[in-house]
Amino acid sequence: MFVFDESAHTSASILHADLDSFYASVEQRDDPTLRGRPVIVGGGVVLAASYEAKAYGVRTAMGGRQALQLCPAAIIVPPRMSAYSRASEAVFEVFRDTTPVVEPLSVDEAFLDVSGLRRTAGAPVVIAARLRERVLDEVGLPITVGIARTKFLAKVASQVAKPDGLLLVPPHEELAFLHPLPIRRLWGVGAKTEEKLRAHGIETVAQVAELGESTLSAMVGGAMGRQLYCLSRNIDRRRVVTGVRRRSVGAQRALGRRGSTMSAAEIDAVVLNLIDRITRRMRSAGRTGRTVTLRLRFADFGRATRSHTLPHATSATEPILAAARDLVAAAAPLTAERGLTLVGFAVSHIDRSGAAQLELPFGPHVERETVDRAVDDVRRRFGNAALTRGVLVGRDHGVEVPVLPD
DNA sequence: TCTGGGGTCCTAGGACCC
DNA sequence: TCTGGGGTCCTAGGACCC
Repeated sequence: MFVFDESAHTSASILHADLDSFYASVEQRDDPTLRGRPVIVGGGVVLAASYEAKAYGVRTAMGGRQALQLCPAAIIVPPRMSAYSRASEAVFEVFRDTTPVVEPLSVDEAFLDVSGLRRTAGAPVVIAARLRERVLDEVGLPITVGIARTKFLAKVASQVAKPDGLLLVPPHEELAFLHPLPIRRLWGVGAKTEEKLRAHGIETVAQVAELGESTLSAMVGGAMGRQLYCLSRNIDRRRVVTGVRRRSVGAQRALGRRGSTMSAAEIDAVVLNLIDRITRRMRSAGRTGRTVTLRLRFADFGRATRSHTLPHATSATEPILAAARDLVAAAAPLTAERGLTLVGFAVSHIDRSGAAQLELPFGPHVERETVDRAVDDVRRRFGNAALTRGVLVGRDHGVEVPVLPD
């Protein structure tokens, strides 16, 4: 018997949902006097601009002074991060109520796979239209949705459809949609890569698609060359995946000019605060990490990183703070010479061998059952292949235990 | 016009091991 | 004893994204 399976491979059933000017929209939602007016969220730097402000040329990451020159009537609003987090959670509830296959990309965008819902919920374009209505009705925010057969095209579609839009790229129109686009639309092409390609006279996706993989790799590097080769030829087999784990947790603080004049004790207070924030977030998320990375920015706008890898993954404040202080001390000559303007840390979760640790509230006596539960949990998350050894982490020490493979 | 706070992934060299 | 190839891990830097 022949069964026709209209799956995600052949139909446009990947949605890319992207909230419009997210922070600014939340401010306009919560304060009616801001609606219809140019709103800038941020202070020294533009974190988000409403479409009324964008019409004047205001862009994210622009300096506040420049933004006001472009749009003197703009209303500057300080950011309210917790309000944005709550709004994000509410939107993602609507996403997950639409389909279980949701892949978050950031606080304000996600991929949704609706290929399995045609019979129960209708065609993707119907589902997308209803999703937009629900986000507006239930959360009060405008959202744009792109629909296509692949992730990349769905994302480009939502960018093209912004603001407050809906755009479907039918499978038979993919190349006609893709090829006239400027190279900057290709995923991973920023200012530097754009410049390299332009130096060869390449400005559109169609022109990229005329080149071979080795030619592209010679221009922009191996991995980027492969990626451009595939995307420009409309090859994108990535699926929408759920349960993607964050790979690092970080925090940073800009110090401005006064960073250069701060004493070691003042810098240490910043370090302590950053590590406390990071480790709290790690513990509340149940994550551990092994590599502590110090990020520095200097008065000359140069950057540097220094990192240290601990013998065992942990989320405890003490070992991570100790590593952070060592890194800062080792970098002291550098900061003294170049003038410190930003300090930050990141702790990455999973080491490169793919080993995974699960931290549990072990008491002084560890029950076999507890260990088995941890082993099961790690297997569920990472698969059997990842599991070669176990690590029991105490308050400030770790003991390795062999884990028998199945 | 000089700047925020989060992240991801890739590259490359050196150390080390088999 | 000499030599080579292959692999992993750590570190540092760079590009990019929202």
